[in-house]
Amino acid sequence: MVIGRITLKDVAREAGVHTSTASRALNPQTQSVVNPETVARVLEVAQRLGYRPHPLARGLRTNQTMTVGMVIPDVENPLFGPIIAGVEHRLGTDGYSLLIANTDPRDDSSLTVIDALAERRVDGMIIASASRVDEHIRRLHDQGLPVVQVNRMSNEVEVPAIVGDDHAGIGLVMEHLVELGHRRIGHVAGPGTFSTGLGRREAFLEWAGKLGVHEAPIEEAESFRMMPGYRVTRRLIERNPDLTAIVAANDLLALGAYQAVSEAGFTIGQGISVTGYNDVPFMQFVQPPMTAVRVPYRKMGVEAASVLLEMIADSETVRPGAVWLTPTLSVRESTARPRS
Amino acid sequence: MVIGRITLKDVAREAGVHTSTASRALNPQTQSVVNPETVARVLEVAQRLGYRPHPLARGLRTNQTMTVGMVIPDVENPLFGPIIAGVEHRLGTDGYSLLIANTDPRDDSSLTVIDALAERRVDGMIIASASRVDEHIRRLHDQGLPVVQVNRMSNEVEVPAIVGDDHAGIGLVMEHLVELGHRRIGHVAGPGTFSTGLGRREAFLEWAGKLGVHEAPIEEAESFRMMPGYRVTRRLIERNPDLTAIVAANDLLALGAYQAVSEAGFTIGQGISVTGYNDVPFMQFVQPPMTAVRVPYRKMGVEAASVLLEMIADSETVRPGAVWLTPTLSVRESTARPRS
DNA sequence: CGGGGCCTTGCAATCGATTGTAGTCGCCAG
DNA sequence: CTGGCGACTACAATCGATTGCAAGGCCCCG
Repeated sequence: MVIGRITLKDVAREAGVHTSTASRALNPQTQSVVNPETVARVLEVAQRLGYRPHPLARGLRTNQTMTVGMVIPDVENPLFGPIIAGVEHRLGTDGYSLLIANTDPRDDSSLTVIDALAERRVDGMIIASASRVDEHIRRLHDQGLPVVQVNRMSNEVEVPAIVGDDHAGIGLVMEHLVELGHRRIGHVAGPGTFSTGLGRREAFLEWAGKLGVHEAPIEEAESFRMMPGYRVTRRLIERNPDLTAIVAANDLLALGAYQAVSEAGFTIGQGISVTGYNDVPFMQFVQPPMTAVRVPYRKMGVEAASVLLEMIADSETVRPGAVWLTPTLSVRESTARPRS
Repeated sequence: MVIGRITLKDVAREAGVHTSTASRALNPQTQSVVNPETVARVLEVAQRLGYRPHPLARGLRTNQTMTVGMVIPDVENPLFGPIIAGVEHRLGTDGYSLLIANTDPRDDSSLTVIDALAERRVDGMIIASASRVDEHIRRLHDQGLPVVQVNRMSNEVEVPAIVGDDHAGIGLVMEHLVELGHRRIGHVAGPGTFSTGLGRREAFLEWAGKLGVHEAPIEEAESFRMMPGYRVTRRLIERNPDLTAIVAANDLLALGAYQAVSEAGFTIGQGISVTGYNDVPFMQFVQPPMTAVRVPYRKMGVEAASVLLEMIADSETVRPGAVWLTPTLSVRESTARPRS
């Protein structure tokens, strides 16, 4: 490996003290019990030799890896980039590193992936892949491992979750559409197995009632992808030909809706308005530019990491069950006044 | 932490052997020196108790972390999702985990980020952030750490690199344009400090000569982002009003070009053709759908991980200096016959 | 019947740090 | 002169595995 690595023993010998003394001198916690002059000498030697503590040796003794695991349902989804960036940034300032694991959505690899991370003895875990009922999360929590959920949440109320405020987000969209004059609005829902799918669906219904929307049919897509969005929107339009707007539960579903709406002979924006959710990169460049709810994903990552670090530092403190981050609305050309 | 964790000592006691024997029985390498019956007994006990070796203890002794570090210049760039996915997938099959570090492109944090990873004693490193002259990569290599570059490469020929074949990619675009009838083609180049910027630029010139392109002006953008692409394309069009096509060095530059071309009063595709490079997600939905070179990024990640694992397993074998992955062309509506 | 060699297993050192406990030294009071 | 206290520092155990070496048992052959 790296030749001539400097160990604590080297520092101790060079400074003329025992390794235990050198250790205490180097550790801010225990520095106070060591003679200040000795501390200075050890520090100087450590600096001069370029001493770096061996993380494995330290971790073995202290039972900490200074490592956090993160489980992503699909790294290729641009949604997760900003979350990862936020998490990584926050962790880095506290000296923690981020171990990434990707669950292939095709097979259910989440079990092995989570176990692999747990076996690495990470100090905590951030789960971006929660299902509403998620035994993996419960198991981790039962084992006493600090865990937080991000983006989506399970029913495990004991595990903190940092998520977007779907009720507020759908509210932004619905108020926008109602303000434009829409009263017959359909919802392309995401899978009810995820909190985002279910939450946006419930919010849709609630806002529809509150805002006096006459007609508010819902069709549920089997996944948050484009083709299901296409199929479901077709069905929605066939069954409810008078709809003037479609609220999709995410951007990809909305892109599917774009296609279905076009094929049905409507102009998006003019004939039927369509909205997305998440506002992933490039939604301003699709045709027409998509009106979508924007969720502060980077901030979400930062928050999740912060909460996790708190839990790691002090596992007793009572933590918030959930934090809802307030979204904003990016209004673009896929929404307009309804056709008369 | 987790209560009652099972250690090797527990397994040994339960199986009635010494820990060293248990260790050997559990390790496929050394299993052969242990009595088959003993092996079976130890295996059974380990299985029954749910024994999991402690990675830190093992790593401390064997000087391996079974961990690989990856340095990403910008996690939010959708380009890197597939690369990460590929790397993670390949590493996982060999029991390695992936430590992610993001270099904020704003400050030069690459030094500290790389050092942080190195101090964690990763068994190898994958660098996606190489500059053409990159002292960090050299330093790692000099320290004897297995390193591979991905996507971009530095001038360090000793360090393997898995990159897209830019010469072939630009060739695809140029042949496509020339076939359509274009003879006056401009290039929006990326920064010459990156191998991708320089390589595509040189390839552009070479193919222009080879294919008989009359006019082949180049302007270099300061970064691979949209606004620089916009500014540079404006300049390109002003100085060369007869251009009928623009080859951009990546998709974002091409989107900038879209805007500049529109503002100059041309229709993209009809008036001036524009091509992108990378074909990140959603390029098929921009207006007009973008013709772009598609690079097999997931495969790139898999290859990089494979090469790195080989280097880790056997640091002596001679490795390829560089592997060029063949791109394909996604032909869409941003390219068409030139205006007459 | 004794010794050499093979197969198997145990002993103990080791990786590099942290930390509880014991010991040393100087100084002051009795 | 001695006991005791305070301030430091050294010793050694420990975390959980791996591994070189030695030792034990057994068989076989001379």
